Amino acid sequence: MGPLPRAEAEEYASWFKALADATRIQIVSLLARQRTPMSVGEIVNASGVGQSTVSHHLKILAEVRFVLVERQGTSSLYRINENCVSCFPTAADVVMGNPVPAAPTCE
Amino acid sequence: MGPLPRAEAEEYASWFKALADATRIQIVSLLARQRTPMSVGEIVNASGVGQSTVSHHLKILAEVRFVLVERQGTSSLYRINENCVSCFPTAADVVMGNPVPAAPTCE
DNA sequence: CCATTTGATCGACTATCGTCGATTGACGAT
DNA sequence: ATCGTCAATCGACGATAGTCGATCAAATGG
Repeated sequence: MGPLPRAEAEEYASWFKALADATRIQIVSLLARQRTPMSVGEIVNASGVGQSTVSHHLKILAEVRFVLVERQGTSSLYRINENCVSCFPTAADVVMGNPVPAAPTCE
Repeated sequence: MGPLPRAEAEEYASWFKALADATRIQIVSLLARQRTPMSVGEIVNASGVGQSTVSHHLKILAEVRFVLVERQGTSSLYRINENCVSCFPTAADVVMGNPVPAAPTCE
């Protein structure tokens, strides 16, 4: 009964790290409630931090695939990744030692 | 349909931040599988990093109450907080916009 | 072609993090 | 009292993070 394999632990850590900031949590839950895509400008208005900061956070969230991006004209539309909506809580269960139905493969 | 309140977002962020490191993930899942308390020395042997580093991580995990500590003679016994085992995945659901049965109050 | 708008990127600054080795402090055994 | 053992703390180091303002790049509209 050893620890989680290092590679798996690093994978999960990268997911939790993406949510280890209050601003990013707000962005994710905003996109999760509003299932429709949002532009950067809309997210800036709703989040209360500067535009470059929002872009920075969106990039981090997109790198772990929590959000997906699609360019539309001059603006970028971000939306929640539906796969991660169900996949991420499963990871939380794995770390906390809860029994999980299937392998926690995301995407 | 605004974002999560800032205070709530910061609370969740502090939980995710506690797991935003591969070594801490290994420690938590180790304690979660092995439901019995473990000494620092045992965790050091299982984790592959130095003793002071393990103590540092355990302190962080104890501050958010993911683990509980009890001194026994000259050693400290750490164990998983059973409340967080069920509570933390619920927080993951909240952020991801999943419907949750009850309020995610932990402890 | 030029002006605007939108968002990405850059550079800088401060703050925090993960790790280590060394020290300290508390306890138990001799 | 002294010596080990165990774990917490300290000090330091390099690395990374969050934020901002400014600049850049691409697409649109006149």
